Amino acid sequence: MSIHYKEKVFFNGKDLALSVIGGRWKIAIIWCLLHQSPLRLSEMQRILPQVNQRMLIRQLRELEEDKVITRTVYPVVPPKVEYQLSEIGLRLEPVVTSICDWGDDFAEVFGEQVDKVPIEY
Amino acid sequence: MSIHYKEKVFFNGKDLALSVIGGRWKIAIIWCLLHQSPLRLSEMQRILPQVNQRMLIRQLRELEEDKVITRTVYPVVPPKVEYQLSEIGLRLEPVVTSICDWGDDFAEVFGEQVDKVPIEY
DNA sequence: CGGTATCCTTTTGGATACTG
DNA sequence: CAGTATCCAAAAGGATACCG
Repeated sequence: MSIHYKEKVFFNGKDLALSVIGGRWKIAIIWCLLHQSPLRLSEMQRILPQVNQRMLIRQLRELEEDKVITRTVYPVVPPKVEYQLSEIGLRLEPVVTSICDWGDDFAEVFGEQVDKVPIEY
Repeated sequence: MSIHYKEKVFFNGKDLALSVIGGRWKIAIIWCLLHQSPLRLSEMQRILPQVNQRMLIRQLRELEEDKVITRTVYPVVPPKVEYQLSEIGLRLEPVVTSICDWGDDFAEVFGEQVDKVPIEY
């Protein structure tokens, strides 16, 4: 079995999935859009201050290219662009949730937590 | 709420999780060890031929450092080293499974599959 | 507001040689 | 067998300035 996608060959779904969502900030972007949608670029920048604008835009473009998100441009001044998850993008919810859950587990075991307050999302 | 781990600060479990398992080949390594354990380096190289030895060892070392896997050295000649998932590492099963599932979904929607044979793991 | 362009650093990858 | 060392190329990531 081999899957052909964008001139590349993958031998299983996992490898294909990682090539699509494996980018440095993609899970963070998808997490954002699962919690609030649609989102404008500037709003996303406020939610993800650790990502610089150029990288954020690059990763958004790649996700759009792979049809995980949609990008809607409104022809107004000043410009307005909205990002949303596509149907296949929405199906990433279990991936993001399981990563969050595991991270919380990991933090409980190994992290030194400073403030003993429940995690907010 | 902030989590301190290895001199770094994370604001939620997801970011911490991504810093631990976000490496280029880490999910692939964990997937291997979920399906067969323990594994020796040479066996893993056979299962993951797309990863070169230097990168494989690097990522294994990082996972060991983060206590996601264990590395057991047997004092024999020739050397024998076995890798296994730790307790917290085993808990990554839902993450890996959800990624595989999503990848299969994605492939079904967008991939051009050449051989119509069920995916084997 | 939502981008590009430019320049720079870090990470990843590949080949090859060597070691206990 | 399970690595380490070295060198080098390519890709990903990042800071900053500028633009319609």
